[in-house]
Amino acid sequence: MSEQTVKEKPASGTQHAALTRALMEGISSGRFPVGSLLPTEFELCDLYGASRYAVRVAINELVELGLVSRRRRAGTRVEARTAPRNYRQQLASLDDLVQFGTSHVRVVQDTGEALLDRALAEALGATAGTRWLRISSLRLDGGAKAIPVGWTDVYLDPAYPDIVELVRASPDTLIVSLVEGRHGRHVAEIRQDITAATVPERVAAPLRVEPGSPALRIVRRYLDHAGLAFVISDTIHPAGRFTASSRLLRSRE
Amino acid sequence: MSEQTVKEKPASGTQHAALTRALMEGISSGRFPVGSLLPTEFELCDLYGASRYAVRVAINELVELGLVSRRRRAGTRVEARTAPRNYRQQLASLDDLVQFGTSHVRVVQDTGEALLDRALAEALGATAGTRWLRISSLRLDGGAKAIPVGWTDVYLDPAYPDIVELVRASPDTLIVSLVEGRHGRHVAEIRQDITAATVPERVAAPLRVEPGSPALRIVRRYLDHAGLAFVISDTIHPAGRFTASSRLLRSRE
DNA sequence: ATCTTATATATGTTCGAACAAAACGGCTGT
DNA sequence: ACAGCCGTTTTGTTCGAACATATATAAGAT
Repeated sequence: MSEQTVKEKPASGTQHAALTRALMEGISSGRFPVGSLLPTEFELCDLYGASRYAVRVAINELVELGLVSRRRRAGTRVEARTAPRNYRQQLASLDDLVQFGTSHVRVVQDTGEALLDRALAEALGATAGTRWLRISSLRLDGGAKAIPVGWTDVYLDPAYPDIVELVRASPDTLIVSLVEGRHGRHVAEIRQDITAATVPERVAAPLRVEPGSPALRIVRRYLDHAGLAFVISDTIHPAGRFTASSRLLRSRE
Repeated sequence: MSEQTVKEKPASGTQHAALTRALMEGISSGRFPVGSLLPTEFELCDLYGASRYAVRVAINELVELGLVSRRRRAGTRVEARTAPRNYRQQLASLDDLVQFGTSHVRVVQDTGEALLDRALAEALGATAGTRWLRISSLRLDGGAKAIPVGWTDVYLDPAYPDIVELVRASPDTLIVSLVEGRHGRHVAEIRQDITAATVPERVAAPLRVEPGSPALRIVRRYLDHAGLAFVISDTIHPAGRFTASSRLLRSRE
């Protein structure tokens, strides 16, 4: 019985891809139930008339998909019937997060210290009473005389006063990138909150809108490895000047 | 010279992992400049005294990281000096996208057909003049008498009139999930645009706010495999009632 | 000079083989 | 009865070899 090697045509793609599909089918159909062990690699070689290499590549695919897990000597265990359908957001780099269409330039308007009152602290997700360095700037889109896209207050860990000078010198680099490059404190996570708001009086004139007109408020907290925020940005975009777009792709097809 | 095989201790992990690191170092140091071609697989075998298998696995790693690209006969091209630091959004499932804190319920207010005028078509990213099924509903958060969180107009491919009835019956399932389950048309991609807006007169009363007060407008287009939108949702959230939150984690540490 | 064809070459796929490492299970000695 | 040792089994790593496939380049034909 085991002599007649089933020479199945791959039909599409590579051989181990076909084997992957065959195993996935076996799992989803329940022929290999969740919790059970898959046949050993050598058994699969006989079963499908493939080399161990092909079997191995195929099983590695399943591991990637989270369908099975492997342990030496113990074998390959079926973990899930189907691959979880996850969505992932496409963001090539940190700078893509700030999706100012073509070019965006920061023009620093004001810098100083900030002592967070309760309202601001709550909006920023920080603790009231803490002290930060503040860098306020206008966001310009493209050409020189363009209407500003938004107003940003960046709150910076007071341990990095040198960054403030650096920010003026490089108007098109993310502030958090400057901290990363200069002080080696890396961003492990970004939390972003988008809410509806009105344009505060303080920034209405530079943004050339009426105070109280509708706006988008985007608060981003940049957390380090320990979960501590060391940069927080608070941006006001008057209505019609900015759209926060995101694409979510299904990860496994 | 080529006789003495350099038996370098892997030092950590597997051999091809060490090779990967060696190549990454060579790229980031500029010894293999961006745009140039890496030595061929066989040359690398000689260079590092490794088998083609090890070289191949190592290069595959680099391809995964986006550092190099490969083309038959053309060779392996260095694409980037450092691995782009990607951020990925954590979204376990489709329903996580709609992050209504604890529980969110949809109460259908009105259904009908919609012929998109130019303004609406542009806002939705659809073509003007096309006809859709419209399902308008209030979003309620938690308890019975709670203030509505938002108003949603869902535009549905007219091929699925049966969904309209289904929607009334299951107030806590995403409409797009209903289409997926019933008609097998799966979501491959979601595009989301968040803008600042004002509450339109039409929905001001049910939302219990003044017309023209600031609001968050979220348009989501659900695309199938071919890139065709078959469901579009358009939601208005009065200020203070909803926050669009997202977490971005660094993918490669 | 331009288009077509042939060839060399680099990557892509697949196999067989061997040894390493971990872990389950049984054996043995106190 | 229990602890520790040891062999067997299964996955993990690595090698060498061969053939397939695409394609850049050179050679040839129009």
